This record gives sequence, structure tokens and C-alpha cells, in this order.
Amino acid sequence: MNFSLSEENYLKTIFHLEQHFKEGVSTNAIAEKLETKPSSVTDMVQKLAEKEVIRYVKYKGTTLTEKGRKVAIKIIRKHRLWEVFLVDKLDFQWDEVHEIAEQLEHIASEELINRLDEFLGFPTVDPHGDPIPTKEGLIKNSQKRLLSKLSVGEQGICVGVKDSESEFLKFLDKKNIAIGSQIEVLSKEEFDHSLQINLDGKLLYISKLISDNLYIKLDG
Amino acid sequence: MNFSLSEENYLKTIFHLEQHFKEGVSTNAIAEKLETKPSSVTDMVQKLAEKEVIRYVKYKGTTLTEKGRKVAIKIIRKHRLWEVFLVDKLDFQWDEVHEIAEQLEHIASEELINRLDEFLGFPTVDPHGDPIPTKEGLIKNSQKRLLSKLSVGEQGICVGVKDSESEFLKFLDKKNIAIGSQIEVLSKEEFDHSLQINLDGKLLYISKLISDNLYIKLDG
DNA sequence: AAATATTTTTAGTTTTGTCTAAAAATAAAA
DNA sequence: TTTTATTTTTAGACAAAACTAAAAATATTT
Repeated sequence: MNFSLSEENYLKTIFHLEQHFKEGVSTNAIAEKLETKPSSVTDMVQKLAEKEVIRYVKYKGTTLTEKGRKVAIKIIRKHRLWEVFLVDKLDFQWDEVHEIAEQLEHIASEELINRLDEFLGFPTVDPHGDPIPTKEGLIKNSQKRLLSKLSVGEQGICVGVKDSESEFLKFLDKKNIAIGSQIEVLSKEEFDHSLQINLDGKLLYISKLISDNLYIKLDG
Repeated sequence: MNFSLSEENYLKTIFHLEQHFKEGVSTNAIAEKLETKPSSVTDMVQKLAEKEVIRYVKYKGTTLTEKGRKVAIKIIRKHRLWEVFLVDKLDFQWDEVHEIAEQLEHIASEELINRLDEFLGFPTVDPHGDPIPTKEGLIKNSQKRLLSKLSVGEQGICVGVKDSESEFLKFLDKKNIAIGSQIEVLSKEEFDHSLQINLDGKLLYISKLISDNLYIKLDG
């Protein structure tokens, strides 16, 4: 079965939103993510339910069927492999690739994506630390963790922030914490959950507020 | 200015057809190439004329404006660079890449295509021997010539056929002439314009009917 | 030059995916 | 438990890009 660009974007979005919803994904949530109107979402989910890629109950939200999940995972696989290509081969920065990958993920050829996978050396995570689904549709748990969740001794590189408010980003800048920084947890303070870390070779103290908003991709 | 996928396909097609039309490109010719109806073409060329990328005179056909030519050349540049990528990096065969490149040519990022160009080592021709326009929009003459137009001593590789009728392809197969074959013109017979060629190291005689239908990409 | 054939355009629909405005269902507050 | 607020759906409209059928313009024959 074939899906339009728009349908693919809906399926991908519902897949991502499902991870944060216990029940079905709400119409409003989809609308917000896709920057569209709730009424448009209703139209589309009705169509997708006809195609049996989602389960949709009026006023109750939607969930992907197994069929829909497979389609979504294929798109995510393509997106993440292209991101690796852009960063590893074309030397793009991590923060520059998302928009381009949003387009590349809709290129249809199955053969293309499998050859690209091979060309890239079968990577398991994308530049943001998110896992790349296999050809068979298997997807590992994310290697991306909040800095505050790391144990003493664990290390990795900073791959993103949770809350990207300007104030927070300025603070990070002042402390020389950037995307790409190597970070190792040296010790934890039980009382206030602050951390002592090794940042690119230098010693640094980090409060819980900060460590709760930094994503780390674990080494290895 | 931005163009839809459909508009881009029209501009590209008109560019290609202009090479075979003295006056304006006919509505029917565009319709045939794009496998659509003439009435749809009329609608679209009127829209493109509004956008000043083509000149359109009712019943007289269309020609690209300088603006339209630039857009078309950009798309062709992308198409051909992606073809090089698919063949050189992902080991696709020449006859497998066209369809995929038809999709990739519509990926928008200018930065992407320039980096891809660099990654591929600034190639000047695509796998079919067609020239790749530069970043500035300059496009060289094709290095692809009919075998019958080569002079004695010239050599290259076979990159395509003009008339791809099944009978003809079978004949080529029998003679061991294939896409990728190295061909050198050893001598020409004035009387019937038949050729003596070196085909991958072996001597072969070729009639005018055949040499008029084989495209050669010159070496170097 | 008139008749015929071909090409091109116009007029009116259709499909896809979106929108606005209003109605209906559900959730939250008084 | 009413009332109010929020969410979701329906109904109707619109733009893009295609289509069919018929009319108009151009080309080709006779």
C-alpha cells in the first residue's frame, strides 16, 4: 500500500506522540505537532482508519495498528539514516540536518535505503543519539539519556537539550557546554542531586536543574 | 520564489523539449512527456506564465524565460549529481537510478546539493554522459555522442541507446554490446558508413543502422 | 478555397488536503 | 449537579492539479 507525503507525516507524528500518551493520541496533540487545525486532523485520521493503519475512536484519540507502526518505523529509519549521511559524509552540523532529513525521509525506494545503510556501515544511532530501526523494523531503546539519569562513571556526548529556552542556552554557552561536548559523571551529591562532571577534560559542577535538561548519548 | 513538485517537473520537461523545438514547445509534447492531458498542460503553462518563468502565447507554444531556465538547470543539476551518488557510492547500475533521482531532484536545500557536489569530487558528467551544470548554472555541451558521429581513433563507453526496441536490444546482446562496454572506432567504410570497432578488446563490424542508435560517452 | 483533421483551449468536475465557523461531546469548575 | 470551558467533530468552502467533454483555432488535404 502507498501513502502520500501527508499521510506519512501523520503516521510518523502519531508514532512519536504515542510514546507520551497512555491512551490514544489526542487530535489536538497531532494538530499542534503538525502545525495544522484539529478539524484537518479529524479528516485525516478518519481516512487513515479506513486504510487500517490506525485505530480511531471518536473523541477518544488514535493509536497505530501493527501495519501503521511498520510504516512509521520505515519512515523513521529513513530519516535517521539520512541524518547520519548528512553529518558523517557531508559534514553537516547536528542542528542543521533535521529539516533536510524531513524531506529525504519520503524518498520511496527500499533498495536505496538499504544500500545507504550499508554505505554508512550499518549505524545503530543517529547523530542525536536516537536508535535507527533495522531493515526488519526492530528498534532498540534510545541510547540518549538525561544527564541527571546517568550513574557515576558513565560518559557520553551532549546531543541536545530538553527545554531550549534562550536563557538556558545562554547559560550553557557561558559554561562552555555545547552540542558535541564530551561529558563524564565524576560524582553525585545526594543532598541536592548536583553533579561533578568532566567536561572536555575540565572539572565542572552542575545543578539538578541543568542536568535535567541535557541529553547525553552514551559512548559505545 | 518557490515551486511545487509539479511546477518543477513542468519546467524541467520544457527545458529538455526546447532542445528539439525550433519555436515554442507544443502543449501536446509536454503532455506526452509528462503523461498527462493537454488540457492540464494548458492550465499549468498559464500559471507558469503568470510567474514569469515561461513565455506562453496561445496556440503557439511556450519557451522558458531566463528565470525559468535557471530553475530548470538547478533541478537538472540535482538530478545528475544524485545519479552520480547512486552509481559511484551506492553501486547502483545506470539503468536503475533514473526513477530514484526523479524524486531526489526535488529536495530543496541548496547547501545540500553543493556539499554533495564536493563529496562526489565535482563530477562534470552523470553516469549517462550528460553534463552536470555548475553551481553557477553553467552547462557544458554533452559528452554523449552517437557512435556514428565519432571519428576514427575516438573512444568511450556505451551509455545508452536511442531507440530501445526489444529487437534492437536483443541484437546488442547477441553481439555482446552492453551499457558499460568500452568502444573505440578503428576505421570507417565510406561506402555504407559501417564501422570497424574495438569492443572491449575484440574486433567487431557495425552497420550504420546500429551506430546511429548507440550513445557513447567520450573518455576524459 | 473549402473540407477535414489535428491541436489547443475553455468550461465544468473531481480528488486531496487544507481551512473557518458552528455544533456536539467531554472535561472541569462552581 | 448545573454551568462553563475545552476538545473534537461536522458541514461547507477553497486551492492545487488533475480530468472529461466540447468548442475554438490552426494545419493539412483534397
